[in-house]
Amino acid sequence: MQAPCGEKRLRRALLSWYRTNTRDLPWRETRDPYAILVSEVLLQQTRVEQARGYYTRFLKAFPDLGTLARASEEEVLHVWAGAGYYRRARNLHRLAQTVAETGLPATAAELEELPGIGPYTAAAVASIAFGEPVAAVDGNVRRVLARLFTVEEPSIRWLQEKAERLLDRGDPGEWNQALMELGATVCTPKSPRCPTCPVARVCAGRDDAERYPAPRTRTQRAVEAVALGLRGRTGGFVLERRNGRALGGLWGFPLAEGEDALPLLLARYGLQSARFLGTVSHAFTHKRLTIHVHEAASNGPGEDPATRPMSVLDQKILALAAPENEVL
DNA sequence: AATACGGGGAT
DNA sequence: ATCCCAGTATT
Repeated sequence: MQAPCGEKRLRRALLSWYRTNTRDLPWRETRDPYAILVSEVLLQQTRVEQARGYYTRFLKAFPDLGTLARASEEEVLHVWAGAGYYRRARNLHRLAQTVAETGLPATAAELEELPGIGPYTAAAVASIAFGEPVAAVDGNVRRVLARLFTVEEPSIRWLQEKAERLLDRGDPGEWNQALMELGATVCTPKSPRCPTCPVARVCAGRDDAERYPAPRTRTQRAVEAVALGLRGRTGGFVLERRNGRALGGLWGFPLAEGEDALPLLLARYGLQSARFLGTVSHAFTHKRLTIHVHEAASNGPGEDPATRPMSVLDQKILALAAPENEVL
């Protein structure tokens, strides 16, 4: 089947634009599949500018698969702390332990079997690191395609088919990055720069771009919580290792949600009362926490928060509980 | 198909 | 305050 000439023009226009509008990103200076994998995992639901620093830091700490595989989970989380979606770090660690001996598989199908690797990351790594002709569909590509073809609610299937059809098989990695780069810098969610877009001529949505794709509805609950700054007898704080779905593997202050959060926490540590210190708020994608921080003294030992991987949520609590940071 | 899962930057 | 980002796993 001969490709319509519109597709050929689109490919040429976009690739030509990309070659002169390539952002200078650290993961574009390597051919190492492991480094490329790290960058892709770090970029999941994360903006380029935020991922940049963590990428450098992570590769410095764990320069190759073997080093990562031999590290402890806590060491990995410590380097990841602050980046969010901590499941990514634990999965990447497990992945390294799975393939440390064999090396990274080179196909999208095999990559997708590994923990933390979904359709996007598998395609991105396979195409960029190994040159496999597979289309990587991320949020940028979704938006670009929705606008090119004026589809308000593109299905996963439709997106993948369109992306595969458009894919430049000559250099799939370059093509995937070009499409994402366009979405990130020109075909932006708000105020897209259609007048300077290299493919505006073949874009059905160019006059009404913000209509596509339709915004996703998200529910965000407001939740009250209580945290306990429990000072150890010899300094530091009592910290708990979280093992729920949220912030799993990280350490933090004793925390409970709901009506009787405070009595629950007091009972857990055999306390009569605690002194109210203040409130911190922390927003997740799906939940908005208002945390009332209390402090009390413990008979037991405390520990230095700096020695444990902690999320930004607990760093906020720490800032309130130890404003002078005299704990260290 | 919906929901949980972090954090931050843009508007 | 809202949106959404180089998504994945679970239900």
